[in-house]
Amino acid sequence: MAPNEKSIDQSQLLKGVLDMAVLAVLASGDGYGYDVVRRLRAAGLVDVAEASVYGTLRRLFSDGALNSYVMPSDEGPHRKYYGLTESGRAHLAHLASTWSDFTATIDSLVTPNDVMTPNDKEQGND
Amino acid sequence: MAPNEKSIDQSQLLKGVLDMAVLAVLASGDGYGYDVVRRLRAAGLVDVAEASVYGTLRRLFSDGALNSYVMPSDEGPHRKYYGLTESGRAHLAHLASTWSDFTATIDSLVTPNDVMTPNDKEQGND
DNA sequence: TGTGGTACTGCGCAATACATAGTAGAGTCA
DNA sequence: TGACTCTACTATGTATTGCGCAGTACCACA
Repeated sequence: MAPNEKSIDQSQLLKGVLDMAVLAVLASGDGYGYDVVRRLRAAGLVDVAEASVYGTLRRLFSDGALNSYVMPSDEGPHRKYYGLTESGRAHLAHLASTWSDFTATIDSLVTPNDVMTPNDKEQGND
Repeated sequence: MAPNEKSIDQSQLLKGVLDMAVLAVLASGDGYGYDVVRRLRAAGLVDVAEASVYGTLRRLFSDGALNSYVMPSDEGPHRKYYGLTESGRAHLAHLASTWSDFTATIDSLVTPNDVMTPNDKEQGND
């Protein structure tokens, strides 16, 4: 088993969460694709792929969650900045709420420390 | 927004997590497909589809994470019980660890630096 | 005989993260 | 000048996987 197996799993875990992660990053300041990638990696999503982020940005933009404007750069090609719209902010709040509920549910499933009835095991289900 | 929008999002969030959820359910006792579905729903995954669970069980089985045995039932057709193998238990531990890291990362992204800073702002990061 | 609940299987679709390759601007260096 | 690197973005195709839907089969009950 390779030590980077965790990274592989992360690809699947990211499904449905990248949107939220990108919105969260942009909530703390407008950014362009390349920059968002670096911010996500700095935050711990070290294996996130550029194609995934650019794809997500385009999807969110055409969804109305983001607006965008182009700025020239003297370090390279122009930069297409993205920022949250009102709808995007609402979307982020919605996703965060869903995420919170979801993780609570999963955690309660995975955590062996039972939520209750510490003593007796349920008698045989037929 | 329809009240079941959250359920729709959950389909994507489940990616990569259903394996863990199913293993977690079986860690607390062998079970057959139909039963696992009900246990997952009872735990809060109310919209999980049968096809997803059966597919996951088959995948985990051919992966060596589960063993299986058939038991007759007088309530209907036979039941194909599944139980964790050693490998399955290790897999569950691995997934749980990955999940824990992942949620910590995402939470730190979504939760602004300080849980709440009503109006004293920290200096803007670039 | 028909209806409904239980229990499982198979096919095909949809969403999405990613690999890969390509375009293009700007700087460095031989 | 040409090759190379870094930055910045785009397009295409693929793999994974959850799910919808249809089908099979067993049993109970009216």
